[in-house]
Amino acid sequence: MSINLGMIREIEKKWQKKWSEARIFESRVDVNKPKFFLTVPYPYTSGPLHIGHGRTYTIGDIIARYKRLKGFNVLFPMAFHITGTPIAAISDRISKGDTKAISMYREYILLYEKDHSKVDEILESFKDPFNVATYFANKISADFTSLGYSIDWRRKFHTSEKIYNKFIEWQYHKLKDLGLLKRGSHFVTFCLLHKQPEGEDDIQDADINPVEIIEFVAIKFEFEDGYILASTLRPETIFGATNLWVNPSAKYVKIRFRGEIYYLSKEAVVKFIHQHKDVEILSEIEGKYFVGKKAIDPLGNELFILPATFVDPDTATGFVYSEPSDAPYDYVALIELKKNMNLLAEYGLDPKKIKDIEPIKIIEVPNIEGHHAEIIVKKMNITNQNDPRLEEATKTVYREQYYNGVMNERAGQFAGLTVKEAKDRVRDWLVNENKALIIYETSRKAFCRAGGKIIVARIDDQWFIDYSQEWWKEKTREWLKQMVIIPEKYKKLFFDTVDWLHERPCARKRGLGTKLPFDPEWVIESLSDSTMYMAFYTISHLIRKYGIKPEQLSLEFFDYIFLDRDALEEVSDKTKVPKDVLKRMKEEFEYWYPLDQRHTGIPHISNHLTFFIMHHVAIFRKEHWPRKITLNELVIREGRKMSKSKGNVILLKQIAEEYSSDLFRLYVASAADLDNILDWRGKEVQSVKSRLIRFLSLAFEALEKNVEDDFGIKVIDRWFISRFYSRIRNAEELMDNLKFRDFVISVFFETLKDMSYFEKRTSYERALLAVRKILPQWVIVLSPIIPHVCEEIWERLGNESFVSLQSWPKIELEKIDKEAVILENIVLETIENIKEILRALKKEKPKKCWIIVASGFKRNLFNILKQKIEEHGYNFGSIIRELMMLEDFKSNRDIVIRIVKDIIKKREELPEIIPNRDQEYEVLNEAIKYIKSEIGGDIVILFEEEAVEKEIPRAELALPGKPGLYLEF
RNA sequence: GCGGGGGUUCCCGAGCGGUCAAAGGGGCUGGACUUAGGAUCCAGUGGCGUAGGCCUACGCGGGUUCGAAUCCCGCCCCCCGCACCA
Repeated sequence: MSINLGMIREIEKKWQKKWSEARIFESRVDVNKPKFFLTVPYPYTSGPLHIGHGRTYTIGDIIARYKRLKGFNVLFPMAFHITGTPIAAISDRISKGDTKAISMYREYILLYEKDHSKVDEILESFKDPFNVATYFANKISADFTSLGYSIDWRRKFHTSEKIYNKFIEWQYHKLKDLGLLKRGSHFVTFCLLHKQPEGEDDIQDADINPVEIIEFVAIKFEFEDGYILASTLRPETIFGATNLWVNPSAKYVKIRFRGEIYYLSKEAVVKFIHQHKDVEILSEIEGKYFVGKKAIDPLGNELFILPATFVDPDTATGFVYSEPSDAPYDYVALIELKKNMNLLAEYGLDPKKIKDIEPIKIIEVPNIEGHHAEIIVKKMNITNQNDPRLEEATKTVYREQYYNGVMNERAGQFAGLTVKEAKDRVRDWLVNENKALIIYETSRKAFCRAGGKIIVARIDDQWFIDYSQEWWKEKTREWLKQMVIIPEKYKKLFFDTVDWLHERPCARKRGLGTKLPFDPEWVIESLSDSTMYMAFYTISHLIRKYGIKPEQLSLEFFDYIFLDRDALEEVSDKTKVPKDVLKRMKEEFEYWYPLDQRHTGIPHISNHLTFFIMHHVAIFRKEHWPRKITLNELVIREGRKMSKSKGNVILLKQIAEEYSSDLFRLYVASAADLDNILDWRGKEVQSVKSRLIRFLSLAFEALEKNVEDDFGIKVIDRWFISRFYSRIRNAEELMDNLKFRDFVISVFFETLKDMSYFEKRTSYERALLAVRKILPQWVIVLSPIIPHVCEEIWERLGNESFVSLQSWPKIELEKIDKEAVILENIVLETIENIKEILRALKKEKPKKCWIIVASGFKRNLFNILKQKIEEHGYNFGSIIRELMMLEDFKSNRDIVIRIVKDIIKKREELPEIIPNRDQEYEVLNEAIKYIKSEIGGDIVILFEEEAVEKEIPRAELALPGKPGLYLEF
């Protein structure tokens, strides 16, 4: 019978159907069984999922299935996340006829729709974001089913459903009551076209080249009736300011703000207004107006305003001050200007006065003599202020100074501080003395998808969750100490996250989701509505079953169920939810909660997972706080990241159709440990596939065998069974620690290898017998990984029930036959040794090979020696002294000393069980055919005594468990 | 910068004080089977070796130890996260 992937795919469909029909994964409260509540994050439904997501979900399912075998009543639910802006943005783009979005989504739909005529209709429906969300939610759930996930689907929901909104509203009331919700102002990236905040999803290329918000210090230089605002990222350099730079061809504006007059570029005013409000524009001024005039810096120095083309009116305020000692741009611009007589003449600047402007050294850096900027610029041979390499030069100087620089005496009160320290201190000083303002700028020029300019704007009345509160952090840390995190090395990351977390905006003005109940202009943002939803799974199916209306899900309702507040009667009266229903829901919650395990990807630690713990800690009672978090790394393909642009993404939808679900699961479980990136390599997938097929064919053929014959008599039989049993025994610990890779390698791949060895050693027929022997336990143990094929074999074994519902086999220690393993190892090692000798002698095969089994005398010696080593350690003197007291050893002095010396010197460990000579002879003799097939030539096995008699060379080298060898050519 | 994780044999990767020349794949070389093989199976894959062994190796340089890929110190290099984004 030849098996192929097509057949496996059929088997998969068959069992998915059976599981679903028998509803075996629908979890019910059962107080007689220990419960296990496991969740994996609900997927965001903006499109199809890929195998990266699949890794996390598959691992979740493996855990769920394993826990079931271990006798737990497992709850493994799933829901869908549709909160936030991306889905809304997609819908918006499709509505507006964005061709890129349309073709992308057309492709997605085609992936799922056999009937192509429907595609346009579906695409049309995507103009409503809810349709995008529900369409993909349905498809994703079908994908999950096709991968064999054992999910209780009755509990599913999505995050914009009314009942979910009610739950989130309740949560936000709780946060507010606890004083964890705050309002304040906040800076965001903002689109001037749409007049609204826009983030990564809306900004062109922001996914590849993210836009950050940068803080500039705009320093006030007295000029005429007001101040020029000159911006800098390095306020500490103000002590070395030599002049101001203005772009003579740019436009500038005079404004009034808080009673003071400011000059800044025309572009800057727009940003200034969005950040500072209350601005009155007074007049427009040409850049050249400023050239040659003077301004006074905060230290009282009078500085020239000079022309420079590198000054970008669209960065910060459009004025900068010059600090040529440390800023390569400034240095180059100054040198250029000094040389450019025409330009000086054009602006009527006095060349002498300009020549007098010299860099002022304010920062001392070890090994840098003179002006840092000058050194770098000369080294890089830069002479033009528009040379792009100036960026790099600036970075180099800054880096060096930030780490190693110290302010010198010119920095006044800041002298002696490192640049690192001085930077913030000088800024604070300038701001506090009203000598500067803080303004924000984007890290690069950016535009929204529709082409609108992105700037930084201040949002007032932004809602925050205040994660900075110490009581909250402390309570979280205390609980974290008790939580189990696997892989353990990530635990520290949680503590670090708790430490640096502070106020975090939790609502936005657009996107899908739940409105803040006390300020409905705001929609709760996606990470902020996903911190406690695991609790909602415990009752979501009941809310539907009993037809509870959203209005009934009041604060009292949730207080009663989740927090055990208020009396049943009262709550029932107020909500009109029948008492028995309320009771039932509460029971269900209290049965399943706390969450026993949450499994997800590592990147979630620094936000979602920490929020998840903190919200539980803040709102729920301690007995309902989460217990365990497990994590896995991401997936790449052929050594490269998967991305839409590279076109190398494998979607979940394709797995069951183009590969096979069990193949995928086997690969995911075996190709990498959780804390390693999983590389999807076609070649390796093929190799796993061939083994899966081999496993299945072996199993199917073995099914025909009857185990009740003489199997188990021979050493090799005992060896095979023992190896299998010890693997299963170890497997439990591996599974408990999520070492799926080691588990699969041992229980699947290596057992198959043992099988091959067994087959070579005996025969194919007998190998099938061996497989038949272990098969029932083998498929139970493998069923978490490859459930479909295991169900199929289980059924063919004549079982009525599902393998998914069996119990993990208990292997008693006594069943493991160490003796058999040691004896078989003698065969293996003997062959190895012969091969090594052949290699050393550079010979193909011997004419005759003598295998000499050590005498009983030596076994006696080994046993006593073992005991002596235990007593004395590897101490030659005292051991040999004691041995010589025994008559037997005394008369064989030379041999005893030689053997003991060797063992002591090499600190060799003696075998746990020292086989007797007949056992050793027998196992070798029984394997003689196999040895011959491996070595070639005649194989003769004899006892040491006989060999000595026949004067076979090297006979005396035989040791217990290590036969002597002599080859004849 | 701050925080975290790493550097292992041709490649990917396990190992984290002795059982380690180092699991498992991949690749390569040879063999078997074959009309053929990109299919499958077997063997070899640091060097040396006329007998089952020896030497050199786990980023670089030191150290601790009877013994280190594994522990400690210094250095070099790589990857990831840093917020309103799901």
